[in-house]
Amino acid sequence: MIKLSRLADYSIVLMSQLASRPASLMQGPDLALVTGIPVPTVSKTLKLLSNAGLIESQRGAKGGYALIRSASDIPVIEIIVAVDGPIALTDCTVEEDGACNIEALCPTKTNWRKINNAVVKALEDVTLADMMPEMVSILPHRPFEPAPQQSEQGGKIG
Amino acid sequence: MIKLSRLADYSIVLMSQLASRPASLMQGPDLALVTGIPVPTVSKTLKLLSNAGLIESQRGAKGGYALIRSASDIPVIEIIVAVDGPIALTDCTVEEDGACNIEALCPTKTNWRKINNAVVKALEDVTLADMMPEMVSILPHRPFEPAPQQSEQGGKIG
DNA sequence: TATAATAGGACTAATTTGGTCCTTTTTATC
DNA sequence: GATAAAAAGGACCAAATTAGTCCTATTATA
Repeated sequence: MIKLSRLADYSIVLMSQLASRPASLMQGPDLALVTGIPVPTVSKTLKLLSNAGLIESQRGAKGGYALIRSASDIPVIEIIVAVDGPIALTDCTVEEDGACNIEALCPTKTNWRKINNAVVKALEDVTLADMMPEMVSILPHRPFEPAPQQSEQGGKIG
Repeated sequence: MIKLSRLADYSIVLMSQLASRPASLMQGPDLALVTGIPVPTVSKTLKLLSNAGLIESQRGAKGGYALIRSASDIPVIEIIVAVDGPIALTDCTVEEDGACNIEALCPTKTNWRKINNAVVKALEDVTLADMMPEMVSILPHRPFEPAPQQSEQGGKIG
């Protein structure tokens, strides 16, 4: 089964959370609490997103993370690439020469690029905003209140 | 990195080989020789393709495998699904309820389907024939001569 | 009847991926 | 200035997936 890594999956959820409270810093531990994703994994994922320039981070007490662009300006592909690396359905797509040991016999090499590009295109055409229409209507855009209120969306996770 | 399984990759190569000699039975060991893929792995892959109805198999001495449809009638997605199972970028796409433990908080669920469908579409639009244009020109369509001629495409593999 | 091929399934090894932990750096607050 | 709280970075371990191997059964040809 061709599938996304779990981290990429998480990253969409986390970005959605950030998008639901634009212009507010959200902290790693709080995001973990809201999403049900383990804290260290949240941290790891946010690091990747931050390094890719998709979110800004502020260190120190009262630090946290926030989206840089608005959700409608972030194609899903950027999030996936940030976390999983480039879309490369096969090694052929990514390597130049020699890496594929049946290369000489493989007529398929250049043609994987067609498929790869098609998949990339599909992922470029969907934005983070497209991924969260229900959320927009469900969550009132009240500003995030940082500290101890933790279960505003109600209920246990897991 | 989002990628296809190696078996799916192999299956395209194997199908291409079969397509290059339409209406001839090719045997597992010969295909292994030509492609450089280990014999048992070739066997495993062909079994999957056969079960999916993409190729026909004939048992016994002088048995082998052959394409049922012509290459231009076989969308790449069918090959991939036969070997890797359904395209399901995330678990959300495939499971109905309960499996996702953050389901209640996950607004993304239904929207993964959009992306999934887009990827499926991309894979439906490419046929096996599209994957092998060079091969068509490189290989003269001489009928396959079964037994001991093994290196007609010349050279070691691996 | 013997041989050569595919079918099926169980098992093992290797790779990848997710998750954890520890240390360092930064910043706000007391 | 000291302390606490948060992110950054990197090393390491565990678990899950996947590829690959092997053995036995079935089928068909000569």
